[in-house]
Amino acid sequence: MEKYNHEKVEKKWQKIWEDTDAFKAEDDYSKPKFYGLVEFPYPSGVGLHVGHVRAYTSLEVIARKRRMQGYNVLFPIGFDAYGLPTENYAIKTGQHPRKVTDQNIKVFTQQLKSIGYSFDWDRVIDTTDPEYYKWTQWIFLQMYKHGLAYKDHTYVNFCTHCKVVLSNEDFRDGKCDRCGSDVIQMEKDVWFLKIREYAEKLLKGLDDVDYLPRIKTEQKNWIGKSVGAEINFNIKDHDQKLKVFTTRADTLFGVTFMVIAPEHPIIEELASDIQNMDEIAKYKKEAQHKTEFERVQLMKDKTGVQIKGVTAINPISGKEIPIFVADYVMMGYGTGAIMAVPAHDTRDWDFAKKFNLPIIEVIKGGNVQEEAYTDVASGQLVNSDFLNGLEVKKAIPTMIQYLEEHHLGKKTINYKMKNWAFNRQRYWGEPIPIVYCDHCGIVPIPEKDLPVELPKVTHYEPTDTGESPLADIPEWVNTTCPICGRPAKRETDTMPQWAGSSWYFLRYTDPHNTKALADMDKMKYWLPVDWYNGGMEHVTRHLLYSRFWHQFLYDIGVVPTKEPYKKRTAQGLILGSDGEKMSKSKGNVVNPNDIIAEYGADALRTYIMFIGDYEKPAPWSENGLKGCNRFLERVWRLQEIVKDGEEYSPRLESDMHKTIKKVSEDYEAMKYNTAIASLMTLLNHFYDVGTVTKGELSTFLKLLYPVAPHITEELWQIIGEDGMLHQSSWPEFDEDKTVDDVIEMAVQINGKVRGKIQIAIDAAKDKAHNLAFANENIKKFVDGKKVVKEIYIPGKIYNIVVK
RNA sequence: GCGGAUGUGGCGGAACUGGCAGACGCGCCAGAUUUAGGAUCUGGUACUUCGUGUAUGAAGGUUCGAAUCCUUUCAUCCGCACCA
Repeated sequence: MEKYNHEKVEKKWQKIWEDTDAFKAEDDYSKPKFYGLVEFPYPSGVGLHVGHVRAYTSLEVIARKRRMQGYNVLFPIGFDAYGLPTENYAIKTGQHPRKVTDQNIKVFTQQLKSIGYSFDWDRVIDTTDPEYYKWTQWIFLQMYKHGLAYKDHTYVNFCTHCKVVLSNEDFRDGKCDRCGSDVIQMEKDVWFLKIREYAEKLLKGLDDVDYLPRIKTEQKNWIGKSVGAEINFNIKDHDQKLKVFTTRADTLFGVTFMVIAPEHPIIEELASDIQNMDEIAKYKKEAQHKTEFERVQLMKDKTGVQIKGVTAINPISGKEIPIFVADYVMMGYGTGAIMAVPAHDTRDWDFAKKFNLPIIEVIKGGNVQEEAYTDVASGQLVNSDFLNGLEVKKAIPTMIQYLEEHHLGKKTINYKMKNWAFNRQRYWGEPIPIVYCDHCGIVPIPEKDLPVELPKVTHYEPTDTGESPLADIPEWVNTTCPICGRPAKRETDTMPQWAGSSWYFLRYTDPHNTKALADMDKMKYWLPVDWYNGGMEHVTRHLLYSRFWHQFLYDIGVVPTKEPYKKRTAQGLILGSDGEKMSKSKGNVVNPNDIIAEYGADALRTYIMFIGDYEKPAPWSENGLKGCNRFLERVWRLQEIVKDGEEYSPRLESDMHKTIKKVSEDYEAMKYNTAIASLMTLLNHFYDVGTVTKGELSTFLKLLYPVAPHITEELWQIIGEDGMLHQSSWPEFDEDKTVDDVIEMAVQINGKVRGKIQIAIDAAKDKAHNLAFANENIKKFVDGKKVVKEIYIPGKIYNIVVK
């Protein structure tokens, strides 16, 4: 027997799989289908990460198993290739992003193939391919036609370093998520998608899908639904009303002032009556310069300015109350104005204390002069006229009903989720298919003229003005209006990175279609995605965005299912061997290439699956990897002890059935670590016995195949089995044979194990009693004591209680 | 602050519905083999004052029996965050 040569064997089988189109998904509608999806990588310059390996190997195992179970399997891969790192690299090195992207895709493809993934390489997608982004633009146009895409003049977050407008998702703590620089507020006209209109559908759809509970929870929190009321406050001596959103309509009698966001438009509307406009303008300017970070960090120190000359009227008590401008109220949530109830809201309380405003208790139970009393669950209303004596839960609907009857307000639902800022001021993205005509206004590009291709240019550095580099290319910007033919200008913003990934799973079902984003019959067969696996970091943005697009496409009849993904799971992070997140600066990054070169793809795959609980982060360990390599070499040597015989030998029969059951179930539950552990145990048993029948070995190879396909395929051939493993069938087990007739049962005295007995699994109690009391050690413990009680659970335990 | 988790040997982690805690792997120890190193093989490995002892972050409780259920508490991680 030759020593196992992983390099030779792995290359051999990778070539055979490729030459025979072994993993091609066929549009054979007569077969049951399985569509397994993994998040396609961003082809960065650093190449594949071991994190990718963990994310992909999990569904790879399922996909290989499904083929053996007779499914027609679609297991595709592609590249989400638009993005800043490529563009920045291109700027730095002077190479065109197209060239950089192509190089990176090549490297990624080679790496993915060297791991032996069973992707269908005929269906590869590249989001930067005009044939692909043509349909990304097409979907945008459908959204525009249905009123879901709109342009709005807002304050945006501009990163001075990346020279790019950031979405709310791309910056944290007031810093740019990519470069860490400070972010400033800037006024700009940008495109938005009305994802908020789908908030309710996105929430409801969660009831019908099988996502990990924490994923559903994160999505719910992100959407942030809250039920409350909109209440109108009159401005004294004016026609204007100040609208507020509150979840606590019951506290209306406790409102002693109002606060509006610095950006609130009513300031401009009432400017002529505001006596301290200078002061307010100054405050507004300061607030704009504050980063979100400062606004949050300084939360304890409330700032604000009273609007002098204008007051509001509490609609229910008729009292005149002051209005303040303060940056603790955000224009982006609710109506940008609040009714302040200092007695029962901590922020309002802080503000009231600082500005010496009255605090009126309306819910009994606390000392509101000392601190805000915010316990909603209990408490009765006081100082509240017709609400007095009611409990909070009752008082809220009562008040809302009153408000509705008197046209002072109405029940409203509010969402935290903001509309999707759908724009980037960069070169390397999908052009937004819109032109601006002085005569016709905003004009969508006709569908027949798609794609609007990115112009091939030599410079793509962003500008200082917040405009896209495309704005500097007059021959591209200047065009004619599709409606009237007069001169017009193109939209120069591009789409955000999330665009291309919002529908890629549809394209995999029919990647070369030139007439539609995908053929309806093909989508009807393949959709929905049966199982989607990816990172936790994508479960809010990407997963919500793509569900939004899919739900919209369903509503306009373009796709056949309401939801895109039936099931969604997520893997934990692979940490460096120091337990820290892998990063270049820490020098703890593991490169899959090195591992494959030294130990082979099968060892890498096996170890990554064995490393620990799939959903939890796990530190990399070179020794752990070696252990898995040792396991595979022990598997290789099984060929030395194999003997003829298709049957399972009596000594191993029950082990075989147990292992088939365990491995089958554990793979499905993503408990890869325990599945592999049970295969290791079975392997140990083979060596304990000293021989293994061909039947036993081929079952073992089938079970291990999804994790370590190369070595098992080679052994399969060596022992003379027919065909390749993916053409074989997944082993069956006999439930009866997974249960032993006679087991070793623990006998306890007062709950502590004091002896063991050999007993039939269904033995009667008196039989168990006799065996237990015949045990020497048990006798010793019972001797001289009084037996109070005996508990016998057949197949589990015999417990004797003594005194 | 709100929401979600997680806490088990030297390490990664097992443990069905409450029923022998520590599967499997790593590491470590001893032995075999080897010129040596490495590799491989065999055996051992929670702690222990060796007790009828202790032990699943800590403290209580329910139970014949608790890692698992309940109460309190501590720690760590993740997500959201002045959300009205």
